[in-house]
Amino acid sequence: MASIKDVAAVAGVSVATVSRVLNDHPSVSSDARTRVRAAVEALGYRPNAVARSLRTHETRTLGLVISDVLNPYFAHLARSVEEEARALGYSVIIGNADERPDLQDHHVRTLLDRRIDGLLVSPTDGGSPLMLNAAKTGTPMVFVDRWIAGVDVPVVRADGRAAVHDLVAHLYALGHRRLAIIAGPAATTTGSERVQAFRVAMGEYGLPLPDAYIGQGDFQAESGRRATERFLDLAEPPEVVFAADNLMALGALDAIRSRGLRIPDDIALAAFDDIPWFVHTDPAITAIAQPTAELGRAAVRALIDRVEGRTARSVTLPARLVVRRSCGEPSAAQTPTAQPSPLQRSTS
Amino acid sequence: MASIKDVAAVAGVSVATVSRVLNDHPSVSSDARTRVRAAVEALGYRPNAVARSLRTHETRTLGLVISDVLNPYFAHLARSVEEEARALGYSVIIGNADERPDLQDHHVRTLLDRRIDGLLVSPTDGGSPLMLNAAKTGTPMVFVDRWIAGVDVPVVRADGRAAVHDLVAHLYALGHRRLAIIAGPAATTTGSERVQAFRVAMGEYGLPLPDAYIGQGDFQAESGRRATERFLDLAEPPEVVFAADNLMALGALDAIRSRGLRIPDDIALAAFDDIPWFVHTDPAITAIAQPTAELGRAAVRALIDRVEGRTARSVTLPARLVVRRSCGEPSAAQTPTAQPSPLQRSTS
DNA sequence: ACCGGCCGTGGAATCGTTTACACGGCCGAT
DNA sequence: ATCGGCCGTGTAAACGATTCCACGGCCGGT
Repeated sequence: MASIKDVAAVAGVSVATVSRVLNDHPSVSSDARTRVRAAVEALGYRPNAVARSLRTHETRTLGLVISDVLNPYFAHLARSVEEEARALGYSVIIGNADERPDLQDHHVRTLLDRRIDGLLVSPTDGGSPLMLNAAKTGTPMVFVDRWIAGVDVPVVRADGRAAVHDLVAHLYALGHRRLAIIAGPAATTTGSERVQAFRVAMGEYGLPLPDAYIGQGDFQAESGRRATERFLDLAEPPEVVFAADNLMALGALDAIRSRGLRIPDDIALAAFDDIPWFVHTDPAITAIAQPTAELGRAAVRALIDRVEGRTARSVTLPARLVVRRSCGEPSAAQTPTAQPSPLQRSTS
Repeated sequence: MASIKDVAAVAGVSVATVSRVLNDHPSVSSDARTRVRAAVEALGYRPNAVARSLRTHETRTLGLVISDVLNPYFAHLARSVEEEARALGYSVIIGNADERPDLQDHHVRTLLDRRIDGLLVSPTDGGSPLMLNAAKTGTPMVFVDRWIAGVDVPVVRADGRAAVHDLVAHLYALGHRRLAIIAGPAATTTGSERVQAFRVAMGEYGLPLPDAYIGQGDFQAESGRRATERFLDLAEPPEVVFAADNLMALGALDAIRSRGLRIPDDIALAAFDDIPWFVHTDPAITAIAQPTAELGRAAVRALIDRVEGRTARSVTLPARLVVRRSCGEPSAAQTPTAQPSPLQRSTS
C-alpha cells in the first residue's frame, strides 16, 4: 500500500509538502498542489489513519458501549448515534455488552486502548473501577439512556415518569387495580427508576405495589417469561403486567400465550420502549415511547462538545404513552387516530 | 497517559525489555519481569494500540459492513460475528450501510483507512469500484449473506431454495394459486435469488408468476407497504404475499391492516427471515429461517483464515421453512409442536 | 541599493511501539 | 585456560504521518 513517501517521490516534492496538500494547508504553490494531487490519484493513495492518529493524538472516533444490540431500542439508538457522528466527521465503534459487566469492561478497555476520542456509555451496572477511573482521569464521556450516580459525567436520557403516570391513569380508568411490573436489573438506573415511577404513580391512585407484583428481570426476553409465569402462578395474579423493556414484554407475551390466556381479557400487557412490531402483535401493545433518535443525536453532540473542549450539558427529554389495545378497549378520547409504527425509517 | 517509556523508567529497564515482558517474549529475567509488571500496575499502563498497529502492520480488527442494523436479521448477524471474532482475539467495527451504496462506500473506505485486517461485507449493490479494487488488491475479504458475482471472494450464506420450495408446496396444499412476491433490490443477490427460487418452485406446480405479482422493494418496511398496496389495488389481487425480508413483511402487514383485511382469510402472508416477533403477530407469520448465528461464525472463521494466511472456503447452509398461521390453517403434520421464538438468546 | 518579511519548501524530530542487532557476561566443552 | 554460544539486555531503526524550524528567493518600502 502506497505511503506518503511514494506520493512525494512521484510528485517530486518532500513528504512535508504532500502532507500540506492533504491537509489543505495554504502555503503550497498551486503547481506543487496539482502535482501532488495527480500523484495521489495515480497511486490510489489513502492516508494511513493509524499513523495519523499516532502523531496527532486524535482518532476522530467515538466509542459506544450499549447493553444489547438485539434490543431494537438500542439498535435504533446506535443507528442515530452513528448518523450524527458521521455528520460531524467522526466514526463510531460499537461495543455490545450484552447486559454483562465483564463484557462491558472488555469493550471499554479495548476502546480506550484504541485511543478513541470519547466514550458514550449506557452502563449495564453500577460502574466498574475501570469505567469510573476512565471518567475520573478525563476521558471525555457521556452517559446515554442509563447512567451511574455520583460520577461527574453528563447524562442524555428520557424521563419516563410522566408517561408512566399516564399509563397508570390509563390502567386505572380501565378498571385495573392489581398492577405488576417486570423490573430491569436494580444496578441499572432504568431498571430501578421505572419501578420507582410506577410505584409513585400507583400511590397517587391509592394502589399498593406488593413485592409479589415486582418481577425481577434482566431486560432479556427469557427473564420476562419467567417473571410472568411467576405472576400467573400466584393465588391472585395481577390484572396487568408492565414490562420495563420491549424484550421482557416479548417474553411475557410468550408466557401468556403458552398458558392459552388472552390479552387483554385475561390479562393486560404494557411495555416500556415502543417498537414497530408492537402495532402488529395480537393485540397491539400499549407502550411508552422514547425519543430514541433524538437521544442519540443529543448524546453525540454533548460528547463532541466535551471532546472538542467545550462544556457539555445533560439532556433530559420526555417519553410519552402510546395507547393501543393490550390493556383493554381505550376510550375514544385516548386514541384520536390510529397509532403509526414508531420506528419508521427516518428518511435521511 | 503513561507510555512504555514511563514504565521503563519506573522499572529501571529499557523500553525493549518492557515490550518483551508485555509480549511474553521468553528471554527476560524473572527479576526484570516482575519489576516491569509492578511498574505497569503502578502506572495503570495500557499499551497504545495505535502505535502498536503502526509498527506491526496489524490491527487485530475486522470490519463488518452490513446493510441495515435496524433489520433484526442483520443485528443478529452482527452480534454473532462480534462474538466469534472476540473469541478468536479480534475486534469488530460495524458499518451500517443502510442499503445505500454511497454509505457502503463510505464505510469501506474508512475501514480500509484504519487498516483493518479483514473485511466482511454484505453488499448493498453490485459492487463499487472501491470495493472491487479492495478485493483485487488483496484485502482479505469475505461476503456474508449477499455477494457479488465474478469476484474471487469466499461467500458465506444460506441457500433458501429448498425452503422456498417447501413454502410454495405449503401454499399450494392450502389451495393458494395466485402468489405474489415483494422482491429486494435486483442489485443484491438475495434480492434477485429469492424471486428466482420462488419462480422456479411455482413453475414446478404449474403456476405462473406474472410481472404484476412481483413487487419491487428495497428491503425496507415502507417499500413493503407500497408494493402490497399495489397488489391490493389489482383487479385480481394475489391470495398470498411473500416478502423477501422481515421489514418488508412489516410494511405489508401495515398495508393489509390499514385496509381492514384479515390474514389469512382475506390474504395470506409469508416472509423470508424469521424473527421472534413473528410468533406474536396477528396471526403468527410463516417464515423462512436462516441459521443466522452460524452464518456469522462461519464468516468470521473464513475471514480469519484468510487474514492469517490460510485459505478460506465458501460456506452454504440451508434455510428452513417455519410454518405458522399466516397462510391458512396448516395440517397437523406440518406443525408437530408449537414453534418457539427463533431468535432466542443463545446463552453464551 | 538595502533590508525586513513573507512565501514555498525541505529537513528532521516526534508520536509509542516492536524488533534486528550488538554486546558483555557466563557457562560448559575442549 | 580458551573459546563458542547462549542469555539477558540495551541501542536504535523502523512504521507513516504531522509540524516546527530553517532557508533561499522575491517583493515592497525606505
